Amino acid sequence: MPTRFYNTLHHRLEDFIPLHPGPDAANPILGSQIGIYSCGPTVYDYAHIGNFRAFLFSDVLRRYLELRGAQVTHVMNMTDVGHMTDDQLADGAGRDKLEVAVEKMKENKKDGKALIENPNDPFAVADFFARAFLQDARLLGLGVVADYDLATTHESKERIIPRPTRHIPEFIEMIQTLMARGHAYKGDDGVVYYDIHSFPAYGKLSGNSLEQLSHGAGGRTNEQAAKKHPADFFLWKPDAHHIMRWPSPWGEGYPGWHIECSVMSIRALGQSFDLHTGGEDNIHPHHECEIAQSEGATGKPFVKYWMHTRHLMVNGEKMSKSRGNFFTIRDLTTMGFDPVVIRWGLISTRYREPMNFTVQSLHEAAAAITTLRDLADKLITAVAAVDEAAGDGDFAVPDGLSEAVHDPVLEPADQRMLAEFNLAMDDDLNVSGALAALFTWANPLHKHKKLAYPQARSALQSLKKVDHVLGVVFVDLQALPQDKQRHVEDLMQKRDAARQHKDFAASDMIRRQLLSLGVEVKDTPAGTTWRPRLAPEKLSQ
RNA sequence: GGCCGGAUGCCCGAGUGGACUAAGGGAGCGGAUUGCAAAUCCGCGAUUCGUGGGUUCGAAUCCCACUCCGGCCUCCA
Repeated sequence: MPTRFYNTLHHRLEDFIPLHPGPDAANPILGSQIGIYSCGPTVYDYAHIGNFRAFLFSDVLRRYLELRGAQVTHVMNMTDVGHMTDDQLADGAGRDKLEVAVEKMKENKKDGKALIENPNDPFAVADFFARAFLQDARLLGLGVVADYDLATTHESKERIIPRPTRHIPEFIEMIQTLMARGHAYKGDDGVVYYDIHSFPAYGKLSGNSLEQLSHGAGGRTNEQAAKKHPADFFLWKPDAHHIMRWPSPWGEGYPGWHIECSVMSIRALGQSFDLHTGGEDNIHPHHECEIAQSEGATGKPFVKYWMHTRHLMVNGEKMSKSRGNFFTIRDLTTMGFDPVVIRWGLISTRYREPMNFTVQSLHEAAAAITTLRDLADKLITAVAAVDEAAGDGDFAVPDGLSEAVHDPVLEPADQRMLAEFNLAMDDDLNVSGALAALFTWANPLHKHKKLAYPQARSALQSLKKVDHVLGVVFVDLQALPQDKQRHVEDLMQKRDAARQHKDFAASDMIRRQLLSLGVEVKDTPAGTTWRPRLAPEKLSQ
């Protein structure tokens, strides 16, 4: 059964065969080199869970290909050039989003909530939200950010998470190439436009024809004398007053919305690469324009497989700022959800299904993860005892993301689970199906009070493999703050004392108190332990 | 208007012609265990897959119509 992905370019499921496959034709992913470019965040504000659904999808894709033995180069841009907010005009006559962000920052400063020193500086504002994004992404375990953190030089970091403001001269270079090759022209208004008539495949990705686009039944393409076709999009706009501007052969101004991804992806991955991901809203126009630019400039096929995530809904409604029904990562962690819970909540539905996000779904995620983590603890304990006796302690430490996945001989049940997990993932990343395989496998393991060593070791290894993709079991949870931790330990002592005196009323009261602090208490014959909960106490309805 | 998805138990969500008496998770209920909990274990729950027709020996799965929900059609992940 080959690995199949839905390729937006051809509107169908296709066998995934890397451009640089491994030596085994029957399993071309093993030993292959794969390049993935993911459209990342814009840094004018905190990213919300809808954004992160898309980023996490690309992370699951990347991790799954790694599990299957590919060497993946994953690149994700962080857009720090402001784009327009006004959707009536395609040519940048609206307000710049960074300008809006700057205004907000200034408001905050007036209110005494200064987040940065100089809110007038759009670069500083972008930096601020870029840092916030990286923090959130680390919490959620994005592999691309782990790569970024591991990279030691500015240049290598810039390949992994490039920022457009650092590559403007390269944009200009590509625009010049496009002009030289007859794909771009300078209009009477001085703006440089892409000539979509010069690129017959324009519209292929979204299933639009030029005919439909020119009619603009949605009413949003703008007729403009300077453009040859209403759907021609701008590559460079001279504007001496724009909030962010750079010198160019066409005057001081700023680049178009799409050029950054063409330039930066080619820069990091070459003129042709395997996979390009993004949210469904990117299909048109962003990715359409990227293809036109990239292939127009290089004359080579740009991306082999395009994959797009469906949008996230919240409580059955489209997420939007006006409704106020969106969450940021920090909103949810403040509520008391551990990041692994958020990760699970956002990856456990297949990327191509529309997904409805609810707080309830996070509680469910917490329960599911707890089951797996308990199993992992049990396996580690069973394995550690023997390994320690044998002087072999290599199982205490979880595998790092980039560490190769070993292949010892696994028990048949474990092999079966991995095969079923892979089968589901091979079917266009069917995570729900893969999780079903995992839980079906995990169930009988709970029954054994004590597992025999070889079984435990094999099971542990298998769980680590799937967790390379899931990233929720062998990762550290958020630690309690020091003062809270002391408070908890204090309460635990009091409770122990109460229990020794058989004062169960007091003991139960303290347990409730601990619960509201986000701590779960467990009484066992061996003693009483506590641990932080993955989710806050459920509010009674 | 054009294009594209979706509707499965209380909730989330697999399954896309016969092994479906419909996976898995969550919540619930009864029992074991526990001072009480938690965890774990045992047991219970869709004769049915939005509605109506059709094709077929056989349909959640294919076809047609309808209803509802959502997305894109130059802000957006």
